[in-house]
Amino acid sequence: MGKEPEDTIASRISRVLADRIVRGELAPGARLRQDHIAEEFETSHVPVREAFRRLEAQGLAISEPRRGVRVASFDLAEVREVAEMRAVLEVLALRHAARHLTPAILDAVEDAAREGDAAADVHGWEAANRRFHRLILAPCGMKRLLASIDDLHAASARFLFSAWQSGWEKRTDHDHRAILAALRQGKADEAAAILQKHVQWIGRGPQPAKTGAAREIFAIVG
Amino acid sequence: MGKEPEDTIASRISRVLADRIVRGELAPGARLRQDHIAEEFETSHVPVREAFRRLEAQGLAISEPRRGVRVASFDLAEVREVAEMRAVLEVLALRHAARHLTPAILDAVEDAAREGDAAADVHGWEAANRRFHRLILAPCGMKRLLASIDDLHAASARFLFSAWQSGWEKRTDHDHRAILAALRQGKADEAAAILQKHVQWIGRGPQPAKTGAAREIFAIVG
DNA sequence: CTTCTCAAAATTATAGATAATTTTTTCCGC
DNA sequence: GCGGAAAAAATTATCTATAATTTTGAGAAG
Repeated sequence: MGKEPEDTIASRISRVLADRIVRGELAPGARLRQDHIAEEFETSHVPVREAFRRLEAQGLAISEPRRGVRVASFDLAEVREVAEMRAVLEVLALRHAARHLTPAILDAVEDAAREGDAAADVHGWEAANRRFHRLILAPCGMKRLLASIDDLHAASARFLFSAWQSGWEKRTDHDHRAILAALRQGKADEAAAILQKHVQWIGRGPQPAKTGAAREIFAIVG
Repeated sequence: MGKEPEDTIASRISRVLADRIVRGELAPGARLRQDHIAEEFETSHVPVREAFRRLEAQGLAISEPRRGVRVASFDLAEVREVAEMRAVLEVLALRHAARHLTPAILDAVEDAAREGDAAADVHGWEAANRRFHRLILAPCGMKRLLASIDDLHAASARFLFSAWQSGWEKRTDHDHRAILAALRQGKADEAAAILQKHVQWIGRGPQPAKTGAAREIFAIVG
């Protein structure tokens, strides 16, 4: 034991780069130079190029032939787009997942909700939030749908971290509580209705020190 | 002039392979051997591997580390899944596109509808159908959403070609006509409601000569 | 001081070569 | 003949090398 499935180098690189992009360590528009990345990961650039293709498909990077790969930019319109896609897809997933939710799962969901409310910083909150959503949706068992939702959550997280680089404050997420309560009572439609609105709630982050462009301070907070 | 944008070799390979998978020339489970494909396209296998990553993201192929890439399999559950994802995403796109539809676009939509009804074989119908849907949805201007819908259309086409390898018969698509009529009258909600049902209509293909597994003869026909 | 041109440097994209793993085949014992 | 171990072949994944393109920068002309 201890021997992990040990997937390919390309997938490891793509995971690490995706994480950096989502966390904002790599800024929108930043160039991703294959040789430099290859050197960092102590590999050749062949797996790096494969990782790029993955990031491209996730919408985290943009590749221009012969001109390299850059971190994808985004604007308020895309934040809205992602929010609306999440709304319809997560509702669809929940409709199917509802009948497969067990008390044990709902207990774990409650844990995630509590953890989110108690989170001291935006990263902690995001992790708990993602866990909450995944727990209630995964039982739908629709792999393609769940993969799409995962990609949208990565985009959401990026918007969120971009808006709240600091200045996070604890708050009780009443939507999460209401969704959980509805699910416990078997009211799937009610839960779905709350979820649909919840995911489309777009918040305004704290004003940055420098009065930067206003387009970067909005994010999905659901 | 005459000088095409000339994208990368990898993207050309991924397009050709995607087309073969969709048309059923490459059967589910078939192995995609990088060296053979590289030889066919007269390149090395590096761009081939990049193309694989793209096909994987589209859900057309599955890669197992060290064990190669295979054409993805599918079953009735996935046909339903794709139909439902298309339903919610296309409705979302149409809601946004509606206000941007011009009479000129609607004329082109009517052309596509006519072409679909007149199509003599399943490939002709699929091309016209795809054009119909793209024409009414593209004006939403949401790139991420449209890209997801395109991938789902590729999956749909695959299911369709798998079910109707032959035995296609002309028929007037009343849903398309009703959607068009509603859009001409500015009744976006009505058009969206029809579209939502339309896309989820799953038809049963003609029984193949050999009584094969029943799971392969169902497909989305909208 | 600006901006244009051209050369040098950096970078991307692909080819060719190598190591490691998996699959297939062969062949031996039962 | 049937299973199964061992060798051979095929295949994947990666690295190194090369060609082609783009970006950068220096220097000259205006």
